[in-house]
Amino acid sequence: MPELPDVQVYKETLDATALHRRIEDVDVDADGMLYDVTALALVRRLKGEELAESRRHGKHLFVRVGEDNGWLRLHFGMTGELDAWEKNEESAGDENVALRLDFDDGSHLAYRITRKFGEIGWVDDVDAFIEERELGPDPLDSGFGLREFRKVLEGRRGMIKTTLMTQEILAGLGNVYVDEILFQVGLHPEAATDELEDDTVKEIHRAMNRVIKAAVKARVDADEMPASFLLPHRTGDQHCPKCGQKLKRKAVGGRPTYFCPEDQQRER
DNA sequence: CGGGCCTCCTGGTAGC
DNA sequence: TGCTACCAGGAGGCCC
Repeated sequence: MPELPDVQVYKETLDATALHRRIEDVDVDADGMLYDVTALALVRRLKGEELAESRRHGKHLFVRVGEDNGWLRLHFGMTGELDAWEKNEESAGDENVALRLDFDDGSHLAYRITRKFGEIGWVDDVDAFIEERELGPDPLDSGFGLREFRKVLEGRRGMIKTTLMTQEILAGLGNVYVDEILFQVGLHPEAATDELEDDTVKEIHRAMNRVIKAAVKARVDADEMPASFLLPHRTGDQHCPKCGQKLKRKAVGGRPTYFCPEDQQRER
């Protein structure tokens, strides 16, 4: 699930509920998901500290711990989620909790994940990490406009779906939201990136911003998204919200891809 | 560089 | 009802 919009919602949740509270206790159960830090070191670095601020880049969420102790890094894989609850609230469950912070005001923050493809890491320098990972720019970065979008697509010879999903090219989009963007533009997911017309690139860029914003606004709840979106129809009726035709499902770049055979014939 | 395939892990579900 | 096979919103590695 967790693509850019999901992680953005997690960030907003964290910012609204977990900053500037003293961490009283830490529970780590993250075998195989720890990067550049051991469970023991993680507890030591978090306990007694406060979360000072957060940053998101693509699908990664970074949380600065204390004054200059470094950043906790969370990547949610396919099934990770971040959940916060106050003292008088119920937790959504304690299954699959890989990391839980208990604050001294009785509130909690938990990272849950079932298929353990996520990452819990520690970085001293967020920008250095982004560079090491060779992550592309984030679509929501200030300064990332149409000009920059054209630039990252330059010289890419693959299929547009694959291009947009490659984190080294553009950081944040995944399988579902790329399908949504291409649907809104009426473009075939296998269209060749290097053959797209300038206007098409412009449309993709616009749709990308529109889709991300709408998804975040809907708190990534498909039921809260515009009825014209493809997303709510991936599961369930699987019919095109525009023309009513049965959606086509096909592996593109190895990922299950939903698109409308009627409305997404455009190749350029 | 790009495409296709495999693998990591685990739970849900379609289909028998 | 019970079991199995397959699949899934990520990503890295390998081979061609």
